[in-house]
Amino acid sequence: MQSQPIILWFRNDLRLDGNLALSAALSSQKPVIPVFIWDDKSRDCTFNGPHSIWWLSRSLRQLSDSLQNNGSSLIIRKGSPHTELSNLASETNADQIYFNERYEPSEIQTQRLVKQALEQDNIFWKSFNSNYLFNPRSIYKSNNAPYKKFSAFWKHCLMQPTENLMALPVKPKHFPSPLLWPNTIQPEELNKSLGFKGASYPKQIWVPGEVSSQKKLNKFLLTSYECYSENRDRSDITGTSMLSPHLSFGEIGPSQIFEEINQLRRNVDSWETSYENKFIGELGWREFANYMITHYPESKNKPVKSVLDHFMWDDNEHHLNAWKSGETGYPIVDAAMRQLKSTGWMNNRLRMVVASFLVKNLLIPWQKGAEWFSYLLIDANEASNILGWQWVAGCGTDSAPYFRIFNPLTQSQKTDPNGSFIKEWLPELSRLHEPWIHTPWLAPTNILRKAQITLGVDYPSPIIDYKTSRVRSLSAYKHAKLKYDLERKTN
DNA sequence: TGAAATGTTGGGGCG
DNA sequence: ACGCCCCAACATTTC
Repeated sequence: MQSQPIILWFRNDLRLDGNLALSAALSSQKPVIPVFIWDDKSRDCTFNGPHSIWWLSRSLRQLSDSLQNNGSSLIIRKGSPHTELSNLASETNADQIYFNERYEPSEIQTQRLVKQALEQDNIFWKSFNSNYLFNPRSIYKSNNAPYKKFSAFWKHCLMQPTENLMALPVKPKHFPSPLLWPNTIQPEELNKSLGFKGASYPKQIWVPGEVSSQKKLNKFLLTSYECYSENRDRSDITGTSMLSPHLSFGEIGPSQIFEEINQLRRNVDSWETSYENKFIGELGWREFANYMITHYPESKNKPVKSVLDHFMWDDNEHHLNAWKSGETGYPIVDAAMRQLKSTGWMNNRLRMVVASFLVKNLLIPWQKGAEWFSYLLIDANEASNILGWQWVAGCGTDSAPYFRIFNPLTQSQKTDPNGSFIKEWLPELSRLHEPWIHTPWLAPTNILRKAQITLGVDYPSPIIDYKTSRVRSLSAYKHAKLKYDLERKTN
């Protein structure tokens, strides 16, 4: 009789290479049943929204195919993980379940239910940390309290002995199969079940899957890596790796990226420490976000720092909609928001610019922006999203001691000097040129006429005046800060 | 992983 | 040749 199979529960770790839970399961020499569970009740933003669902179904197809090529198979089920895993175990007579840990509050709850259900059924479970370089539950300050500031956190991480870094398991070769495969649904059915019509990607070609992730990393290392710190903020050129969705779905692990960067650095820029390296620093922010949500799970709904509790928001629906649809009248903001809507992505700098505009200039609560981002971002990750928005709003633990307001004009001129990014996403402005491309409302009438633009018709007039809104915002902050300081004094 | 106000320096025009 | 003004280009400070 064949030994009892192990169920490998795939989550946001849709890769065969460098996947700790998978390689551990396979090394047991027992039959392995890989399963992905689609939970349509889950609000997990990694698998939510049109772009993410599109990616997920493609990625599952890739994973399924590569498992097939290895003589295995991917089982896809719909339902809540704890009942599905429990059912699947009894169907297949499996006595063990392996998976990689997630750290978002809702996922912690999911894991708790799963662990409870399995323990009740007398099924052994084992979990791993394979999606982060460092286990967030093993990094603390010398006084055993969790870190609150990125720089200290990241320094500490990088000073860890290398054996504390997540190990990179070798690529698995043998995939022992069970005698009988359980029922499965097809990846494409996930689209159907959500009534998803399919998005078109006219500007940005995404290729989900493990193979493509690897290609993208190699391409980045060969081309953009060298000038990463100079070009990462540019809107008009691809200065970043664009690996974020691949990381989000776990098609590539951070350990592998870290490893390959370091290999390259040994030859190229050995004078620079890992701490100084900008790209490695971005992996660090990813670690830090996950670390923060692990240790401050309540930050999901509540600002870590209550400095904005008495902030005078101007929760204007009209303004929010203008921001969402890219019709604020500020070209750099609008171009970025339209890129987000049609591709599910924008670069980090532009995320900060549009976020600052929403929170600081329009005075709309950051949660509204976070919600839109988590719905549309193809690389949506709850931890990073919360950290990012609280950072911009200035209510995170690691926020600046002053009220930072991005100037969309300065940012436009710096990140898109000749306006080519703006023109790409706002074709109605394509006949307008620098410098007016950044500020159509300041363009002389004859220039506008030549560019065939009627403000308010072809392209909106600014929905707010930057300078006025800045002053309004600063005074709102002054007021909020005063109350905040007062409350802290009396307590 | 800002912006704006304020301060400093230095070159050119000009009396 | 000099002081004076203007102003751009940085540098520093403040929020």
